[in-house]
Amino acid sequence: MRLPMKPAYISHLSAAEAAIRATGERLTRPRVAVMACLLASERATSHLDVAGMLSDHHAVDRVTVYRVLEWLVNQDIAHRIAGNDRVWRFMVNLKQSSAKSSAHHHHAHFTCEACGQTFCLDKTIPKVDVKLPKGFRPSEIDLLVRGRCAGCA
Amino acid sequence: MRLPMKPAYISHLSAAEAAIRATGERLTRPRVAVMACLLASERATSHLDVAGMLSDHHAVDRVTVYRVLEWLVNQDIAHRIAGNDRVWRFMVNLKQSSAKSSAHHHHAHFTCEACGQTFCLDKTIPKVDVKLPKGFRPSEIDLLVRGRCAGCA
DNA sequence: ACTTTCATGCTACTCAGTTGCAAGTAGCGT
DNA sequence: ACGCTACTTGCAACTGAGTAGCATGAAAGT
Repeated sequence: MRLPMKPAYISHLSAAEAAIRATGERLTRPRVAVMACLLASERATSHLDVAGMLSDHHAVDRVTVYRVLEWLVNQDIAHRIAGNDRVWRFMVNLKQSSAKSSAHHHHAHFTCEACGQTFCLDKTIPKVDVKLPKGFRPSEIDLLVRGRCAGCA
Repeated sequence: MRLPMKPAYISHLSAAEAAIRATGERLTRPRVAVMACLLASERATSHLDVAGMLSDHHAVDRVTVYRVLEWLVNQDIAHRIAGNDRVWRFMVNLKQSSAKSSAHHHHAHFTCEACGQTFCLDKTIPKVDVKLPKGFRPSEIDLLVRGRCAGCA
């Protein structure tokens, strides 16, 4: 038994492939690989995380990772989170259809000040009611909570 | 009458000075100038905006602007907003004492996708109730709404 | 298999924000 | 008023995320 720490994303490759196919767009190796990485991680993932995860077996160029991540966002497969360190992080959307209900996207995240990890709170915090000034129309609502996660408490 | 577009921040210099004094820390020219800029602007202000505003009469070094802004945040005089363009923006805190009520800071902002301006919604959206998973403790809550502002509707 | 169209990889770039250090200055004690 | 000391400023050089341009490569349709 070798198995020198088989990367976690490997087991998500087929699911990733299915997701890419479902878009009707081109199925390419980097898209599948990056998508698998997102599927494999519970938490928000930066381009650097992705590049690192893929460096061994499915190496993908830095720039391509950026482009694929942006593409995934455009396809409404993933969404982007503006962290506190001015680094974009990404997560696959869960139940994307729910966004339609209120005509705008809505996300809630938690960033731990100690370990730096970002968690998704979309299940925990169902929705936020925003009352905007006259004439303001929302398209997307992000709730970012900063603090200490359970592990770093 | 010359008045070649007298910068708006000029009229806030004395208020700025008072605010800096109130901290008990050193009163310096850059601190007063940067603080006056924040006071003068209704909306979230980037370091570049500040540097631009001050370029004529009270020029302050780029790096010093960064440091003063960070200092203002540490002094709880201002807070930082992570924009969508991965640029920090800053605003003076209004009624800072209110933060004490719930043991964590809380801000709400609106960023216009068309004109790029960021508005403060702290008055409009009083508070958001977050229920976190067990063990998670919040220290700061930011609500970011993206969409179109009244002017760009 | 051939073609077209789009994606990838590479290099080189931009730009926000940071670090290190020498020079300057606010505030204090005398 | 004068000097001390510790904190600030300004400058220059750096880091690191994200982007642009362009030649090559490879999906998908015929």
